[in-house]
Amino acid sequence: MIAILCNHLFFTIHCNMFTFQKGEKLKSRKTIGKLFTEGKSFISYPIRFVWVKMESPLSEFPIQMALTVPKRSFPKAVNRNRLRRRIRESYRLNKHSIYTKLSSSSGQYGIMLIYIARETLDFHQIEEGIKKGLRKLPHRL
RNA sequence: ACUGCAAACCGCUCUAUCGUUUUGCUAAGCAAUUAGCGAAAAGGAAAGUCCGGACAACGUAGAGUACCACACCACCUAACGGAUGGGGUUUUUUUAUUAUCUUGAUAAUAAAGAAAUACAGAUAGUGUCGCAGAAAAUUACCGCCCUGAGCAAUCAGGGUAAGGGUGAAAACGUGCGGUAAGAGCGCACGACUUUUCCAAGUAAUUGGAAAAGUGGAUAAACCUUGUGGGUUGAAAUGCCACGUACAUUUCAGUUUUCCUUUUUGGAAAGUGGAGUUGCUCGCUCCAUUGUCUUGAAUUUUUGAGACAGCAGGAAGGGGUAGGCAGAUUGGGUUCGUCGGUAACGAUGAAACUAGAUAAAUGAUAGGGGCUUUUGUUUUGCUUUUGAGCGAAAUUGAGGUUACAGAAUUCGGCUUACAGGUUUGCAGUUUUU
Repeated sequence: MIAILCNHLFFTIHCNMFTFQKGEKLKSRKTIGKLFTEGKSFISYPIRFVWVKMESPLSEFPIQMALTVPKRSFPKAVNRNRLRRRIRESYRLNKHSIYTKLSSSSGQYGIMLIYIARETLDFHQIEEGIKKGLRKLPHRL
Protein backbone atom coordinates (compact mmCIF):
# COMPACT_ATOMS: atom_id res chain seq x y z
CA MET A 1 0.00 0.00 0.00
CA ILE A 2 2.71 2.41 0.98
CA ALA A 3 4.78 1.31 -1.95
CA ILE A 4 1.93 2.10 -4.37
CA LEU A 5 1.41 5.49 -2.77
CA CYS A 6 5.10 6.31 -3.02
CA ASN A 7 5.09 5.15 -6.57
CA HIS A 8 2.18 7.41 -7.38
CA LEU A 9 3.88 10.39 -5.73
CA PHE A 10 7.03 9.73 -7.71
CA PHE A 11 5.06 9.68 -10.92
CA THR A 12 3.45 13.03 -10.35
CA ILE A 13 6.70 14.71 -9.42
CA HIS A 14 8.51 13.14 -12.30
CA CYS A 15 5.84 14.18 -14.76
CA ASN A 16 6.01 17.75 -13.64
CA MET A 17 9.75 18.03 -13.92
CA PHE A 18 11.03 18.15 -17.49
CA THR A 19 8.56 16.42 -19.80
CA PHE A 20 6.35 18.04 -22.38
CA GLN A 21 3.26 15.98 -23.07
CA LYS A 22 0.24 16.28 -25.26
CA GLY A 23 -1.98 17.57 -22.46
CA GLU A 24 0.23 20.62 -22.03
CA LYS A 25 -0.26 21.66 -25.64
CA LEU A 26 -2.99 24.18 -26.33
CA LYS A 27 -5.06 22.80 -29.20
CA SER A 28 -8.57 24.19 -28.78
CA ARG A 29 -9.39 26.67 -31.53
CA LYS A 30 -11.91 28.44 -29.34
CA THR A 31 -9.33 29.25 -26.69
CA ILE A 32 -6.84 30.47 -29.25
CA GLY A 33 -9.43 32.76 -30.78
CA LYS A 34 -10.23 34.04 -27.29
CA LEU A 35 -6.53 34.68 -26.65
CA PHE A 36 -6.30 37.02 -29.60
CA THR A 37 -9.51 38.92 -28.80
CA GLU A 38 -9.47 39.32 -24.98
CA GLY A 39 -6.06 38.04 -23.85
CA LYS A 40 -3.70 40.16 -21.73
CA SER A 41 -0.04 40.38 -22.64
CA PHE A 42 3.43 41.62 -21.75
CA ILE A 43 6.81 41.48 -23.45
CA SER A 44 9.92 39.77 -22.15
CA TYR A 45 12.32 40.11 -25.06
CA PRO A 46 12.38 38.21 -27.41
CA ILE A 47 9.05 36.65 -26.38
CA ARG A 48 5.58 38.16 -26.05
CA PHE A 49 3.40 36.38 -23.47
CA VAL A 50 -0.36 36.31 -24.01
CA TRP A 51 -2.59 34.59 -21.47
CA VAL A 52 -6.25 34.03 -20.66
CA LYS A 53 -8.10 32.05 -17.97
CA MET A 54 -10.13 29.09 -19.21
CA GLU A 55 -13.66 28.40 -17.99
CA SER A 56 -13.27 24.63 -17.67
CA PRO A 57 -9.97 22.77 -17.51
CA LEU A 58 -9.30 20.51 -20.49
CA SER A 59 -6.52 18.49 -18.79
CA GLU A 60 -4.91 18.06 -15.36
CA PHE A 61 -2.08 20.52 -16.06
CA PRO A 62 -2.33 24.11 -14.75
CA ILE A 63 -1.17 25.65 -18.03
CA GLN A 64 -1.72 24.87 -21.68
CA MET A 65 0.85 26.42 -23.98
CA ALA A 66 0.97 27.26 -27.66
CA LEU A 67 3.75 29.03 -29.55
CA THR A 68 4.02 30.83 -32.87
CA VAL A 69 6.77 32.30 -34.97
CA PRO A 70 5.38 34.81 -37.47
CA LYS A 71 5.71 33.87 -41.10
CA ARG A 72 6.17 37.49 -42.08
CA SER A 73 9.57 37.86 -40.39
CA PHE A 74 10.75 34.30 -41.17
CA PRO A 75 9.52 33.21 -44.56
CA LYS A 76 11.59 29.98 -44.67
CA ALA A 77 10.05 27.01 -42.87
CA VAL A 78 13.46 25.81 -41.68
CA ASN A 79 14.13 28.94 -39.62
CA ARG A 80 10.64 28.87 -38.12
CA ASN A 81 11.03 25.25 -37.09
CA ARG A 82 14.40 25.92 -35.49
CA LEU A 83 13.07 28.82 -33.41
CA ARG A 84 9.95 26.90 -32.42
CA ARG A 85 12.11 24.03 -31.13
CA ARG A 86 14.36 26.34 -29.14
CA ILE A 87 11.41 28.08 -27.51
CA ARG A 88 9.68 24.81 -26.65
CA GLU A 89 12.91 23.38 -25.23
CA SER A 90 13.55 26.34 -22.97
CA TYR A 91 9.91 26.35 -21.81
CA ARG A 92 10.17 22.64 -21.06
CA LEU A 93 13.29 23.12 -18.93
CA ASN A 94 11.94 26.07 -16.92
CA LYS A 95 8.20 25.47 -16.54
CA HIS A 96 8.56 23.65 -13.17
CA SER A 97 9.04 26.98 -11.36
CA ILE A 98 5.64 28.29 -12.40
CA TYR A 99 3.94 24.91 -11.88
CA THR A 100 4.89 24.89 -8.18
CA LYS A 101 3.45 28.40 -7.71
CA LEU A 102 0.20 27.70 -9.54
CA SER A 103 -0.62 24.26 -8.19
CA SER A 104 -2.26 25.75 -5.06
CA SER A 105 -4.56 28.17 -6.91
CA SER A 106 -7.41 26.57 -8.91
CA GLY A 107 -8.15 27.04 -12.59
CA GLN A 108 -6.32 26.49 -15.88
CA TYR A 109 -4.66 29.12 -17.99
CA GLY A 110 -3.94 29.20 -21.71
CA ILE A 111 -0.67 30.82 -22.74
CA MET A 112 0.58 31.81 -26.16
CA LEU A 113 4.27 32.57 -26.73
CA ILE A 114 4.95 34.78 -29.75
CA TYR A 115 8.46 35.30 -31.06
CA ILE A 116 8.85 38.98 -31.88
CA ALA A 117 12.57 39.36 -32.67
CA ARG A 118 13.52 39.90 -36.29
CA GLU A 119 16.68 37.76 -36.30
CA THR A 120 17.29 34.18 -35.18
CA LEU A 121 18.71 34.27 -31.63
CA ASP A 122 20.58 31.37 -30.05
CA PHE A 123 19.27 29.12 -27.31
CA HIS A 124 20.71 31.02 -24.31
CA GLN A 125 19.22 34.37 -25.22
CA ILE A 126 15.79 32.79 -25.71
CA GLU A 127 16.10 30.95 -22.40
CA GLU A 128 16.83 34.22 -20.55
CA GLY A 129 13.64 35.73 -21.97
CA ILE A 130 11.59 32.69 -21.02
CA LYS A 131 12.96 32.64 -17.46
CA LYS A 132 12.23 36.34 -16.94
CA GLY A 133 8.72 35.99 -18.32
CA LEU A 134 7.92 32.95 -16.20
CA ARG A 135 9.07 34.86 -13.08
CA LYS A 136 6.81 37.78 -13.99
CA LEU A 137 3.74 35.77 -14.97
CA PRO A 138 2.43 34.59 -11.54
CA HIS A 139 2.29 38.19 -10.28
CA ARG A 140 0.11 39.29 -13.18
CA LEU A 141 -2.44 36.44 -13.08
C1' A B 1 50.56 21.63 -60.79
C1' C B 2 46.85 25.61 -61.07
C1' U B 3 42.39 27.95 -63.17
C1' G B 4 37.66 27.65 -65.83
C1' C B 5 33.48 24.76 -67.89
C1' A B 6 30.45 20.23 -68.13
C1' A B 7 28.82 15.50 -66.06
C1' A B 8 28.40 11.95 -61.99
C1' C B 9 28.70 11.14 -56.66
C1' C B 10 28.92 12.80 -51.30
C1' G B 11 26.11 16.52 -48.41
C1' C B 12 30.72 15.70 -41.11
C1' U B 13 30.84 12.04 -37.20
C1' C B 14 30.92 9.87 -31.96
C1' U B 15 29.65 9.94 -26.56
C1' A B 16 26.76 11.64 -22.22
C1' U B 17 22.31 14.04 -20.01
C1' C B 18 17.26 15.79 -20.59
C1' G B 19 13.03 15.44 -24.06
C1' U B 20 9.26 14.43 -28.75
C1' U B 21 6.45 10.87 -32.37
C1' U B 22 5.40 5.81 -33.86
C1' U B 23 5.95 0.88 -32.48
C1' G B 24 7.51 -4.47 -30.07
C1' C B 25 7.66 -7.08 -25.33
C1' U B 26 6.63 -7.11 -19.99
C1' A B 27 3.83 -5.22 -15.73
C1' A B 28 -0.50 -2.45 -13.61
C1' G B 29 -5.63 -1.15 -14.73
C1' C B 30 -12.78 -3.00 -16.27
C1' A B 31 -11.10 0.64 -19.72
C1' A B 32 -9.00 5.20 -21.32
C1' U B 33 -4.12 4.97 -20.16
C1' U B 34 0.50 4.70 -17.26
C1' A B 35 5.52 2.71 -16.18
C1' G B 36 10.07 -0.11 -17.50
C1' C B 37 13.39 -2.25 -21.29
C1' G B 38 14.30 -2.15 -26.58
C1' A B 39 13.72 -0.62 -32.12
C1' A B 40 12.94 3.18 -35.85
C1' A B 41 12.50 8.44 -36.96
C1' A B 42 13.51 14.25 -42.68
C1' G B 43 16.42 15.43 -48.46
C1' G B 44 19.37 15.73 -53.01
C1' A B 45 16.69 18.69 -54.02
C1' A B 46 11.82 17.02 -48.86
C1' A B 47 11.50 23.38 -52.42
C1' G B 48 8.75 25.48 -57.02
C1' U B 49 3.80 22.99 -57.70
C1' C B 50 5.56 23.06 -64.02
C1' C B 51 4.17 18.17 -66.78
C1' G B 52 2.53 12.89 -66.67
C1' G B 53 0.22 8.73 -63.95
C1' A B 54 -2.02 5.81 -59.59
C1' C B 55 -6.32 6.61 -56.38
C1' A B 56 -11.17 9.01 -55.22
C1' A B 57 -15.67 11.88 -56.03
C1' C B 58 -18.92 14.08 -59.46
C1' G B 59 -23.11 11.69 -65.57
C1' U B 60 -30.27 9.56 -66.62
C1' A B 61 -29.50 8.47 -73.61
C1' G B 62 -26.73 11.22 -76.86
C1' A B 63 -25.00 15.02 -80.44
C1' G B 64 -22.58 19.52 -81.80
C1' U B 65 -19.24 23.26 -80.60
C1' A B 66 -15.74 25.87 -77.87
C1' C B 67 -11.19 25.43 -75.15
C1' C B 68 -6.27 23.29 -74.03
C1' A B 69 -1.75 20.60 -75.13
C1' C B 70 1.65 18.44 -78.54
C1' A B 71 4.12 18.32 -83.73
C1' C B 72 11.80 15.20 -87.78
C1' C B 73 12.32 9.53 -87.08
C1' A B 74 12.97 5.12 -84.22
C1' C B 75 12.91 3.30 -79.40
C1' C B 76 12.02 3.20 -73.71
C1' U B 77 7.92 3.67 -70.40
C1' A B 78 1.95 2.60 -66.53
C1' A B 79 2.21 7.51 -68.79
C1' C B 80 4.60 12.05 -70.28
C1' G B 81 5.64 18.11 -72.78
C1' G B 82 10.51 13.23 -69.88
C1' A B 83 14.85 9.92 -71.26
C1' U B 84 18.07 7.20 -75.03
C1' G B 85 19.93 6.67 -80.02
C1' G B 86 19.76 8.62 -84.97
C1' G B 87 18.59 12.47 -89.00
C1' G B 88 18.04 17.55 -90.81
C1' U B 89 19.01 22.92 -90.26
C1' U B 90 21.94 27.04 -88.29
C1' U B 91 26.42 29.00 -85.97
C1' U B 92 31.50 28.28 -84.94
C1' U B 93 36.78 26.06 -84.69
C1' U B 94 40.67 23.30 -87.16
C1' U B 95 42.68 20.98 -91.51
C1' A B 96 42.86 20.16 -96.84
C1' U B 97 41.77 21.65 -101.96
C1' U B 98 40.38 25.35 -105.61
C1' A B 99 39.77 30.49 -107.29
C1' U B 100 40.98 35.80 -106.81
C1' C B 101 44.24 39.57 -106.14
C1' U B 102 46.47 43.87 -102.58
C1' U B 103 50.97 37.72 -101.38
C1' G B 104 48.66 36.75 -96.82
C1' A B 105 44.24 37.73 -96.81
C1' U B 106 39.23 36.90 -98.86
C1' A B 107 35.56 33.56 -100.95
C1' A B 108 33.74 28.62 -102.16
C1' U B 109 33.79 23.27 -101.39
C1' A B 110 34.96 18.87 -98.50
C1' A B 111 36.28 16.29 -93.87
C1' A B 112 36.59 16.18 -88.52
C1' G B 113 35.13 18.38 -83.72
C1' A B 114 31.92 21.58 -80.60
C1' A B 115 27.36 24.26 -79.54
C1' A B 116 22.20 25.55 -80.39
C1' U B 117 17.50 23.86 -82.21
C1' A B 118 8.67 24.51 -80.02
C1' C B 119 12.24 20.93 -86.45
C1' A B 120 4.01 19.88 -89.42
C1' G B 121 1.92 23.54 -93.24
C1' A B 122 3.78 30.26 -96.22
C1' U B 123 1.45 26.17 -103.28
C1' A B 124 -5.96 26.68 -98.47
C1' G B 125 -7.22 31.68 -96.93
C1' U B 126 -6.81 36.54 -94.11
C1' G B 127 -3.37 39.94 -92.00
C1' U B 128 1.49 42.44 -90.88
C1' C B 129 6.42 43.97 -92.59
C1' G B 130 9.73 50.15 -88.47
C1' C B 131 13.58 53.65 -91.20
C1' A B 132 15.11 54.27 -96.17
C1' G B 133 13.05 53.71 -100.94
C1' A B 134 8.88 55.15 -106.63
C1' A B 135 7.35 50.47 -104.91
C1' A B 136 7.71 45.52 -99.28
C1' A B 137 4.11 42.09 -103.36
C1' U B 138 0.30 42.34 -109.71
C1' U B 139 4.93 48.02 -107.77
C1' A B 140 7.42 52.10 -111.85
C1' C B 141 10.90 57.71 -109.49
C1' C B 142 15.09 58.42 -112.92
C1' G B 143 15.59 55.50 -117.32
C1' C B 144 14.78 52.65 -122.42
C1' C B 145 11.30 52.13 -126.68
C1' C B 146 6.78 53.10 -129.84
C1' U B 147 2.58 56.38 -131.33
C1' G B 148 0.31 61.30 -131.52
C1' A B 149 0.76 66.88 -130.92
C1' G B 150 4.51 70.75 -131.41
C1' C B 151 9.56 74.67 -135.26
C1' A B 152 11.66 73.30 -130.60
C1' A B 153 11.93 72.80 -125.32
C1' U B 154 8.34 69.60 -124.01
C1' C B 155 3.39 67.39 -123.29
C1' A B 156 -0.28 63.21 -123.69
C1' G B 157 -1.22 57.85 -124.36
C1' G B 158 0.94 53.00 -124.35
C1' G B 159 4.90 49.05 -123.80
C1' U B 160 9.08 47.34 -120.68
C1' A B 161 11.68 46.02 -116.09
C1' A B 162 17.98 45.45 -118.96
C1' G B 163 20.66 49.82 -116.16
C1' G B 164 20.67 53.73 -111.62
C1' G B 165 19.54 54.65 -106.59
C1' U B 166 17.26 52.66 -101.24
C1' G B 167 17.28 48.53 -98.13
C1' A B 168 18.55 42.85 -94.16
C1' A B 169 15.54 41.47 -98.44
C1' A B 170 13.52 44.24 -105.02
C1' A B 171 10.34 38.44 -108.38
C1' C B 172 16.80 32.87 -109.56
C1' G B 173 22.49 33.79 -111.41
C1' U B 174 25.98 34.02 -115.85
C1' G B 175 26.36 33.92 -121.16
C1' C B 176 24.15 33.68 -126.07
C1' G B 177 19.88 34.27 -129.01
C1' G B 178 15.73 37.33 -129.51
C1' U B 179 13.18 42.31 -129.68
C1' A B 180 10.78 48.79 -131.37
C1' A B 181 12.91 48.48 -126.37
C1' G B 182 12.90 44.48 -123.16
C1' A B 183 11.69 40.23 -120.31
C1' G B 184 12.88 32.36 -118.33
C1' C B 185 10.33 34.83 -123.91
C1' G B 186 13.82 30.65 -125.90
C1' C B 187 18.55 27.85 -125.34
C1' A B 188 23.28 26.17 -122.57
C1' C B 189 25.50 25.71 -117.73
C1' G B 190 24.33 26.26 -112.61
C1' A B 191 21.17 27.20 -107.85
C1' C B 192 16.67 26.04 -105.35
C1' U B 193 11.49 23.77 -104.63
C1' U B 194 7.90 19.82 -105.50
C1' U B 195 6.59 15.06 -107.55
C1' U B 196 7.87 10.20 -109.61
C1' C B 197 11.42 6.20 -110.22
C1' C B 198 16.09 3.49 -108.78
C1' A B 199 19.82 2.32 -104.77
C1' A B 200 21.15 2.43 -99.16
C1' G B 201 18.50 2.60 -94.48
C1' U B 202 13.13 -0.19 -89.86
C1' A B 203 12.35 5.19 -90.55
C1' A B 204 13.51 10.37 -90.58
C1' U B 205 16.84 10.99 -94.48
C1' U B 206 20.98 10.50 -98.04
C1' G B 207 22.88 9.63 -103.24
C1' G B 208 21.52 9.37 -108.54
C1' A B 209 18.04 10.04 -112.80
C1' A B 210 13.67 12.20 -115.05
C1' A B 211 9.54 15.66 -115.23
C1' A B 212 7.20 20.21 -113.70
C1' G B 213 8.33 24.90 -111.78
C1' U B 214 11.07 29.97 -109.99
C1' G B 215 7.12 30.85 -105.23
C1' G B 216 10.09 37.39 -100.37
C1' A B 217 9.74 37.00 -94.80
C1' U B 218 6.47 36.02 -90.71
C1' A B 219 2.49 30.31 -88.13
C1' A B 220 6.73 32.65 -80.74
C1' A B 221 0.02 36.72 -86.05
C1' C B 222 -4.95 34.66 -86.92
C1' C B 223 -5.36 30.12 -89.01
C1' U B 224 -5.13 24.93 -91.48
C1' U B 225 -3.85 19.69 -90.93
C1' G B 226 -2.82 15.50 -87.76
C1' U B 227 -2.81 13.27 -82.73
C1' G B 228 -4.55 13.42 -77.77
C1' G B 229 -7.41 15.44 -73.71
C1' G B 230 -14.15 15.26 -69.02
C1' U B 231 -13.73 18.36 -64.37
C1' U B 232 -12.11 18.73 -59.38
C1' G B 233 -8.09 17.25 -55.90
C1' A B 234 -6.42 13.78 -49.77
C1' A B 235 -9.26 20.34 -46.72
C1' A B 236 -10.89 14.28 -52.27
C1' U B 237 -13.87 10.39 -50.20
C1' G B 238 -16.24 6.56 -46.67
C1' C B 239 -17.72 5.24 -41.58
C1' C B 240 -18.46 6.42 -36.24
C1' A B 241 -19.27 10.07 -32.36
C1' C B 242 -20.98 15.04 -30.89
C1' G B 243 -24.15 19.14 -32.10
C1' U B 244 -27.98 22.29 -34.63
C1' A B 245 -32.98 25.98 -36.50
C1' C B 246 -37.77 22.64 -42.24
C1' A B 247 -36.30 29.22 -37.68
C1' U B 248 -35.73 34.57 -40.68
C1' U B 249 -35.81 37.88 -45.10
C1' U B 250 -36.52 37.92 -50.24
C1' C B 251 -37.44 36.16 -55.68
C1' A B 252 -40.42 33.84 -59.41
C1' G B 253 -44.29 29.79 -60.76
C1' U B 254 -49.12 27.91 -59.41
C1' U B 255 -52.08 28.52 -66.64
C1' U B 256 -54.59 26.13 -70.78
C1' U B 257 -56.47 21.97 -73.69
C1' C B 258 -58.14 16.92 -74.24
C1' C B 259 -59.98 11.86 -72.57
C1' U B 260 -62.89 9.07 -69.06
C1' U B 261 -66.45 10.74 -65.60
C1' U B 262 -70.22 8.55 -59.64
C1' U B 263 -66.37 11.01 -56.69
C1' U B 264 -62.18 11.58 -59.12
C1' G B 265 -58.24 10.01 -62.07
C1' G B 266 -55.05 10.26 -66.42
C1' A B 267 -52.49 12.55 -70.76
C1' A B 268 -50.41 16.70 -73.61
C1' A B 269 -48.67 21.70 -74.15
C1' G B 270 -47.05 26.06 -71.57
C1' U B 271 -44.73 28.53 -67.23
C1' G B 272 -41.13 28.34 -63.10
C1' G B 273 -37.11 25.54 -61.03
C1' A B 274 -33.31 21.57 -60.52
C1' G B 275 -29.75 17.92 -62.69
C1' U B 276 -26.86 16.97 -67.08
C1' U B 277 -18.16 17.33 -66.38
C1' G B 278 -17.13 24.79 -70.12
C1' C B 279 -21.43 26.31 -73.58
C1' U B 280 -25.73 25.03 -76.78
C1' C B 281 -29.36 21.59 -78.44
C1' G B 282 -31.55 17.54 -76.59
C1' C B 283 -32.81 14.43 -72.39
C1' U B 284 -34.44 13.32 -67.18
C1' C B 285 -36.91 14.96 -62.73
C1' C B 286 -40.06 18.32 -59.43
C1' A B 287 -44.26 21.94 -58.76
C1' U B 288 -48.69 23.36 -61.32
C1' U B 289 -52.93 22.47 -54.91
C1' G B 290 -56.49 24.60 -51.68
C1' U B 291 -59.38 28.48 -48.77
C1' C B 292 -61.64 33.30 -48.59
C1' U B 293 -63.57 38.06 -50.79
C1' U B 294 -65.82 40.22 -55.03
C1' G B 295 -67.89 40.76 -60.34
C1' A B 296 -70.36 38.28 -64.59
C1' A B 297 -73.42 34.31 -66.01
C1' U B 298 -77.33 31.28 -63.63
C1' U B 299 -77.02 26.45 -60.11
C1' U B 300 -72.19 25.14 -61.26
C1' U B 301 -69.17 27.53 -64.94
C1' U B 302 -65.94 31.79 -65.53
C1' G B 303 -62.85 36.76 -64.61
C1' A B 304 -60.02 39.61 -60.81
C1' G B 305 -57.72 39.99 -55.98
C1' A B 306 -55.87 38.28 -51.10
C1' C B 307 -54.00 34.34 -47.91
C1' A B 308 -51.97 29.56 -47.04
C1' G B 309 -49.55 25.31 -49.08
C1' C B 310 -46.19 22.88 -52.70
C1' A B 311 -41.24 21.77 -55.18
C1' G B 312 -37.14 25.22 -55.52
C1' G B 313 -33.32 29.77 -56.14
C1' A B 314 -30.61 33.82 -53.46
C1' A B 315 -29.10 36.43 -48.96
C1' G B 316 -27.90 36.35 -44.08
C1' G B 317 -27.60 33.29 -39.71
C1' G B 318 -26.78 28.77 -36.37
C1' G B 319 -23.98 24.11 -35.10
C1' U B 320 -19.49 21.09 -35.52
C1' A B 321 -14.36 21.11 -36.88
C1' G B 322 -13.10 14.95 -32.49
C1' G B 323 -11.77 9.63 -33.87
C1' C B 324 -10.87 5.56 -37.49
C1' A B 325 -10.01 4.27 -42.59
C1' G B 326 -7.81 6.60 -47.07
C1' A B 327 -2.10 6.43 -45.19
C1' U B 328 2.69 4.35 -46.08
C1' U B 329 5.01 -2.97 -49.33
C1' G B 330 6.04 0.18 -53.66
C1' G B 331 5.38 0.47 -61.98
C1' G B 332 9.95 0.83 -54.81
C1' U B 333 15.48 -0.11 -52.64
C1' U B 334 20.33 -2.86 -52.54
C1' C B 335 23.60 -6.66 -54.57
C1' G B 336 24.42 -10.12 -58.69
C1' U B 337 23.60 -12.65 -63.82
C1' C B 338 21.80 -12.20 -68.89
C1' G B 339 20.00 -9.14 -73.31
C1' G B 340 20.49 -4.15 -75.55
C1' U B 341 25.17 1.13 -78.43
C1' A B 342 21.95 3.39 -74.64
C1' A B 343 17.46 4.87 -72.07
C1' C B 344 15.75 0.25 -70.24
C1' G B 345 14.02 -4.86 -69.88
C1' A B 346 14.13 -10.11 -67.98
C1' U B 347 15.56 -12.99 -63.86
C1' G B 348 17.71 -14.57 -58.80
C1' A B 349 18.66 -13.30 -53.72
C1' A B 350 18.33 -10.03 -49.41
C1' A B 351 16.23 -6.40 -46.10
C1' C B 352 11.70 -3.58 -44.44
C1' U B 353 13.71 1.78 -44.26
C1' A B 354 9.43 8.52 -41.30
C1' G B 355 4.16 8.81 -40.75
C1' A B 356 3.30 14.13 -37.81
C1' U B 357 -1.82 16.83 -37.79
C1' A B 358 -1.51 24.45 -33.61
C1' A B 359 1.97 19.73 -37.19
C1' A B 360 7.29 14.81 -33.92
C1' U B 361 12.54 13.89 -35.85
C1' G B 362 15.24 18.41 -30.86
C1' A B 363 18.43 21.11 -26.98
C1' U B 364 22.94 21.45 -24.08
C1' A B 365 28.03 19.87 -22.98
C1' G B 366 32.47 17.37 -24.50
C1' G B 367 35.76 14.63 -28.04
C1' G B 368 37.41 13.27 -33.15
C1' G B 369 37.78 14.73 -38.36
C1' C B 370 37.82 18.95 -41.75
C1' U B 371 38.88 24.03 -42.36
C1' U B 372 40.51 29.61 -41.41
C1' U B 373 44.16 32.29 -38.88
C1' U B 374 48.44 33.84 -35.07
C1' G B 375 53.13 32.43 -32.95
C1' U B 376 57.43 28.92 -32.57
C1' U B 377 60.72 25.01 -34.56
C1' U B 378 62.74 22.05 -38.67
C1' U B 379 63.55 21.97 -43.81
C1' G B 380 63.59 22.85 -49.61
C1' C B 381 64.13 26.64 -53.59
C1' U B 382 65.29 31.72 -55.14
C1' U B 383 68.56 35.39 -53.41
C1' U B 384 69.95 42.10 -54.14
C1' U B 385 71.89 38.21 -47.55
C1' G B 386 67.13 42.57 -45.87
C1' A B 387 63.92 38.77 -47.18
C1' G B 388 60.24 36.11 -50.34
C1' C B 389 57.68 31.47 -51.70
C1' G B 390 56.44 26.32 -50.35
C1' A B 391 56.19 21.78 -47.09
C1' A B 392 55.99 19.25 -42.19
C1' A B 393 55.41 19.25 -36.73
C1' U B 394 53.49 21.77 -32.49
C1' U B 395 50.66 25.67 -29.76
C1' G B 396 46.67 29.39 -29.09
C1' A B 397 42.01 31.47 -30.96
C1' G B 398 37.64 30.69 -33.95
C1' G B 399 34.02 27.97 -37.56
C1' U B 400 31.55 23.29 -38.50
C1' U B 401 28.62 26.05 -42.11
C1' A B 402 25.61 26.20 -48.15
C1' C B 403 20.61 25.40 -50.25
C1' A B 404 17.01 24.00 -47.37
C1' G B 405 12.07 20.78 -43.36
C1' A B 406 8.14 15.27 -45.24
C1' A B 407 2.15 16.30 -45.22
C1' U B 408 -1.84 10.64 -50.08
C1' U B 409 1.72 8.61 -53.39
C1' C B 410 5.03 7.52 -57.79
C1' G B 411 8.05 8.89 -62.55
C1' G B 412 10.17 13.32 -64.53
C1' C B 413 11.37 18.65 -65.25
C1' U B 414 12.99 23.38 -63.28
C1' U B 415 15.36 26.30 -59.68
C1' A B 416 18.93 26.93 -55.13
C1' C B 417 23.63 25.08 -53.10
C1' A B 418 29.34 26.18 -48.53
C1' G B 419 32.80 22.42 -49.02
C1' G B 420 34.83 17.76 -51.00
C1' U B 421 35.91 13.37 -54.56
C1' U B 422 36.20 11.28 -59.62
C1' U B 423 36.07 11.72 -65.02
C1' G B 424 36.29 14.57 -69.65
C1' C B 425 37.52 19.16 -72.39
C1' A B 426 40.06 23.99 -72.84
C1' G B 427 43.88 27.49 -71.24
C1' U B 428 48.58 28.92 -68.48
C1' U B 429 53.31 27.58 -66.20
C1' U B 430 57.38 24.05 -65.20
C1' U B 431 60.20 19.54 -66.47
C1' U B 432 61.57 15.76 -70.08
